Amino acid sequence: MKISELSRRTGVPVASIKYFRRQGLLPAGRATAATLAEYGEEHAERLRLIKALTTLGGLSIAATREVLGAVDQARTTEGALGAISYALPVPVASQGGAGEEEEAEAERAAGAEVAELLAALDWRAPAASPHVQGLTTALKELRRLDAQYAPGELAAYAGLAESVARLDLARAECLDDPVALAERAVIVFAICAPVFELLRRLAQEDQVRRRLADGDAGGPPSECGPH
Amino acid sequence: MKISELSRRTGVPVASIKYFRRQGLLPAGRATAATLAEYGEEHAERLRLIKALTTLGGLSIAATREVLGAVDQARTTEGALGAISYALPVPVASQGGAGEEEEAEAERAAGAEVAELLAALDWRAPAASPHVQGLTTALKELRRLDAQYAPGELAAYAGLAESVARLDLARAECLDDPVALAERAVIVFAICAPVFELLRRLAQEDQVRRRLADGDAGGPPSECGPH
DNA sequence: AGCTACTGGATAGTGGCAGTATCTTGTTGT
DNA sequence: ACAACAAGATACTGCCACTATCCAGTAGCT
Repeated sequence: MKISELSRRTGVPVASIKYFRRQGLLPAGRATAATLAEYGEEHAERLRLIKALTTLGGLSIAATREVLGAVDQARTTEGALGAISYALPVPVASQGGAGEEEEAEAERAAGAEVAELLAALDWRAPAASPHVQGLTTALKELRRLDAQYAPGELAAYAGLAESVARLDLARAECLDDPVALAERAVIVFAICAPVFELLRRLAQEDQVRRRLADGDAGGPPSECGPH
Repeated sequence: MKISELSRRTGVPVASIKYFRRQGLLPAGRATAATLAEYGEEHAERLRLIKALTTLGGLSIAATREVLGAVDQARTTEGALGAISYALPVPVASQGGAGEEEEAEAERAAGAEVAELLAALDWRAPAASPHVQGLTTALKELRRLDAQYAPGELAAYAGLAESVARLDLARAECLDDPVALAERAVIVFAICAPVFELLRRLAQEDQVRRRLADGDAGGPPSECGPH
């Protein structure tokens, strides 16, 4: 199929298709002449994946390239899952605070907290893992905002995260073909994160609503269990 | 304190402070003369919050303005929580697909799936809620990618999301002062989402690692339980 | 062969965003 | 009086994700 038809079938403008090609997100069509190339179903598929990653997953073009690169290099299941996980952007940017001294101190404290958590849960992750780094940064900032997790709270969240991850893995692994598996894994890892976030928001919304209804009788606006 | 000192203490450049003021994120200092204003501790505090929302929470300036507006208008606990929840950007953008006919069909199917989920969980949320809308969009796209959730899977995620939300609410509500509460709620809602995402990634990483270790003996690269 | 519509590829331009720099006018402190 | 700084307004910068234009080179019809 020609580029115009690919465009028509996917709803992506021709100029954007060319752009994705230039950016290395989409392989070139099979050239049949100097100014003519043939595109196949796999191109349409890839285009759908690109759109899903950028719009649903909120990934940048660069991040999408990373992720798709990991998909394309996926030879074994495990390798693919790991590569994809590392290719996804970490959702925290460090910010460079003011003080020098206390900054280092906060960094140490946060790092210790992360290490302790990993040890308690028996999660194995290299200290250089971007996720460990990001978590350390986030905890450091929360500490600076005076909104640390209470003891055990972080572990409670982590336990739930583990359950979620178990569901993710089950969802990602039930395929035989390594290529299909890699693509599925991308979707599960990259696109299902916002879905869970939405579920969490809905759950929050519901609970807030319930609390409002309960408190309607004129009780105190916020009661808080013993802590 | 003068703007230069505010800058020094928070690590935010003077030009950026002015920019935030123009954008309505930061109240003006108390003017003591035509070209002189006095800033207080609350400005430093607000600046820290802004930086946390934009760098850790990944919010845009516009979204940050929304959220801070909700904080400032927070009179009651419940109102604040709801307003903040709605002020946060929804992590899915709709994308406008190709076909007209089947598009509407997919939309209907996804909408029904969401409604069914909400009914099953007895979650109360208006159909117009941005979270409901976003979830519908996401499910529609997943369907198009042939990566729908298996029956019951979505509910399993939702159950975990509910537990997470319960932790969130507990974390947000343990304060008396409504202003402090609103600020805490912002942090819990906006900044802890990436933290959970990181925990999820770490959990995924650990489980992938374990699976790799198990399969090392030379077994088949991917086995999948009976399903 | 001639003509038009279309193709792939290269290059340049657009609009939005998040700052950053500059300029003007006014104030402070010595 | 005067250098140093302050405030606000305006303009500029760099990045990103496209989008438009231009240039040969076919394809297919007549």
